[in-house]
Amino acid sequence: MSKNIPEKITNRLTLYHSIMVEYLEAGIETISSPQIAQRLGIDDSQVRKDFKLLNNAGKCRVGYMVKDLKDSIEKTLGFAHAKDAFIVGAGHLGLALAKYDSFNSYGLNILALFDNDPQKVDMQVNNKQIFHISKLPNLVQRLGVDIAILTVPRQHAQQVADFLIDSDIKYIWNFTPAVLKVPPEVKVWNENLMGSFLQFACKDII
Amino acid sequence: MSKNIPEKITNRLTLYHSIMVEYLEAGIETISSPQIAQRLGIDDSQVRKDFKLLNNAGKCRVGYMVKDLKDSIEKTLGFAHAKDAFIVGAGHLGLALAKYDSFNSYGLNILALFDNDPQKVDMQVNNKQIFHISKLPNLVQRLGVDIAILTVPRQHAQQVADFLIDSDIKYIWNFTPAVLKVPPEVKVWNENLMGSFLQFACKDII
DNA sequence: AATAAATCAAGAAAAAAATCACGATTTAAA
DNA sequence: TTTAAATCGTGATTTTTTTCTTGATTTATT
Repeated sequence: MSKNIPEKITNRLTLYHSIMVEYLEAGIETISSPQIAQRLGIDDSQVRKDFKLLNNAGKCRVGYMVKDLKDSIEKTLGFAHAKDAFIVGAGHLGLALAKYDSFNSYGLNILALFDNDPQKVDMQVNNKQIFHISKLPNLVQRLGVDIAILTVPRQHAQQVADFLIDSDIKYIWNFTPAVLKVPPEVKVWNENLMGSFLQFACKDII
Repeated sequence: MSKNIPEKITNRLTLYHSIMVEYLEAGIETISSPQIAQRLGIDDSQVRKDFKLLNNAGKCRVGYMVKDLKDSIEKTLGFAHAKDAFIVGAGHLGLALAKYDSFNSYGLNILALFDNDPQKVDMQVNNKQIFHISKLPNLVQRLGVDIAILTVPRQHAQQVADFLIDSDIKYIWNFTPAVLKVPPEVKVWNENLMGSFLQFACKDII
């Protein structure tokens, strides 16, 4: 369905989506490209070009239908296409993500967590069980899960990633600062919080 | 010190940094641009152009000194320049971030947390106290903090942000999916986890 | 009904980013 | 000592992204 939309545009789509949710809650039915552009500090023609990609025509002097935009962004970003995932690493961050209920409405189902700490194994977090990491390969096969959310300490990141890949995990959402080495068929998405903060800090705090 | 380096380059610098940490731990002293480029799936001349920005000369047929690169990236990204911050919103994510000790070594000191839930107020998390949100303006003034990490529910994000801005907070690291409305002197850095996942999912899961 | 203002659409232009290409240098090997 | 291979540095080229511009359309106002 998705036509391999460039990362930058996808990123703007998620921002547009947040604004649509806000407008819809406020009961506003239409929105114009200059309004959105000003909000995000970008050019309004850029907004229109992005919307063109969604095949979502606007109306002169009025703007776009908020509901329609929201729907077509969700369609493009695949909200309805439910994706199952495991959290690997039941530390603070892993637990926080497991408790984060909004994932569901965006199409991400966390089925279970994994850790190597015997103390954590068999605990329940937000109705999701924590399994010993050794149980992962079997559950990957049985449940057909191919997405892992990696929240282990940096030191173990590569080793655990190798194990995940052996177990047939194809997509890794990597919350560790490690730059993972993976074969070409495995996709990694880096969510390096500290790196992200550094980008922020660099902008002008220094 | 920083010369307003473009966001994209800063992002690559954080990735290079992770690789340098790894190489240093492995006891490898030099690294070449093709090695790094292959690891990140980018062009090697790009890596060299980025390093030029760091004023870090390489040696033909050998590469760059890992230690020197790490140091100059840290200098450019401001690791040594300690930055104090408050976490606003002591939910799962706020608590997880408060427990995340690596922040310190990257130059980010979490001093305290704030919440409006009386049950949470006065608790300690990782030696950091949770204060009632009403105490924030005073502590911002007394401690001279100008960075807030916003981890409240989306519905309250704008309202809390307004309060932070009134209290003289100048930088907001926004973990909510809300697109905040802020005056031009206030800088926001969005860490929209769900949006980020959607970008990942869009790449080819769908 | 005519006019003005806001907005969309889309092609052109400009800016930014990534890649290519090649000469210069250094190390290792023949 | 010569040759070959790897790598750096950098200018040129290409590609991608953003911004500008103009004309058409729609709504509100006079």
